[in-house]
Amino acid sequence: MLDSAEQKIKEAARKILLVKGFDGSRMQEIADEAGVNKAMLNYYFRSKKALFQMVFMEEFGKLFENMITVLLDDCPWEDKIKAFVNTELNHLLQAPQLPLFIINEMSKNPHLMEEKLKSISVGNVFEMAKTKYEKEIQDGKLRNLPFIQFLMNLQSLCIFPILAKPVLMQISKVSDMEYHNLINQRKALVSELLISYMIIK
Amino acid sequence: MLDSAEQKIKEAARKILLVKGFDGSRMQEIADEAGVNKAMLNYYFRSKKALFQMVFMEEFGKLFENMITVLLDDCPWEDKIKAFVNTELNHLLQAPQLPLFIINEMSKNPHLMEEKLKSISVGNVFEMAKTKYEKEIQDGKLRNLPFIQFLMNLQSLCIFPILAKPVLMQISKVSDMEYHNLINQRKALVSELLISYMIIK
DNA sequence: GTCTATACGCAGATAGAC
DNA sequence: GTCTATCTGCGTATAGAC
Repeated sequence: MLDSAEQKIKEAARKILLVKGFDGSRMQEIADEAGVNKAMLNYYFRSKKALFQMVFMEEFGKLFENMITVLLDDCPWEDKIKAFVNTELNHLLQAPQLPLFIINEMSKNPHLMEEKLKSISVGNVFEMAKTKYEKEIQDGKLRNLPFIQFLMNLQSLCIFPILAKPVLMQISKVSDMEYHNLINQRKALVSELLISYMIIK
Repeated sequence: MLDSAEQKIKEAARKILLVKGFDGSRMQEIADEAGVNKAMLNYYFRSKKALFQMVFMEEFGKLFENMITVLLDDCPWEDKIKAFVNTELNHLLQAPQLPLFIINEMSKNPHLMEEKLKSISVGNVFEMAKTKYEKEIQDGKLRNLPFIQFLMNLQSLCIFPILAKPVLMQISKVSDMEYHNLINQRKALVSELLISYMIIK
């Protein structure tokens, strides 16, 4: 049943909550978006909080799926960086509200997600990627930079320009289309920047 | 009157709103924090929205003051990058909620700040810095990268690790102290990364 | 200027008919 | 499963005494 009431509510909730956050969203608005009665939300999901947690878990999982797949792939790091940047920026151009949503809710309730993070083994994946990375350093192929700093650089350069879109557009007076072009430009620029710094020829 | 009722309310509002945002903050909570009666907030600031706008304007101004000062300084770009990164990271370590607050509220209401942005001439400063930057490129001292991309790189590498602290701490299992050390490490790392990419020797 | 009391509306949740 | 009606509590804002 892809268009069952429950499914329609889930999709509506995702749409509204992602943009407005927990505090800013109204159950009535979600019901309207789903085209169902307000009471149905409580019938299927018990409470606003429960509905929210379900949405959060799903979205959080999606964001890290891409990252995980690429980081654990067995190609040269130069290709890995390119693939990561491309995949991530494409994903974020499709769902630009995602990072702000996640950072917001993790800031307000850092412990909410521990369970979910364990269930998708984020910790393990992190360690595995780290091991691979450190092996390359020992082989003299990568610059000797702590893995966590590398990851911060990589994620910063991809995610922040998406996050800061409204601020950027105000300051630099670029249009929506120009902004989109800038982000597409970044795919090559960010890869180039990171590769030139990280890879030892 | 540094501890007048009005001043106490302003400080309390700043403290609460910065952490909880507009939707998540309660007038009662701000009144309690200020140690005054709830009705006083409306007496001095008319409404919650007006109180919020005042706080937002002030904080937004503060964040860009540092940036502006450094970018318009007349030193070599190598020193400028170092100074920018140091100043910004020090500022953000003192007020880590600031970027999330600003990005959140600009995302929800992008037009709210246009007036303030004009009053502090952000557009002019941006153009002046851009002109200086492009002069250096023509003189063959800087890599030929669009100014806006350079600025995105710079701000991404400084701000994102502060924004993503809760996510980072969950994934990599670092402690609060280790996190603080990582950010301090970044002052040198980010400068080095940007300088090695941007500056033509 | 400062307080108490209250108006008013809204949002989340549930009871109960169908 | 789905709806209407309603309970309940909370949050902003204001009226009005002092």
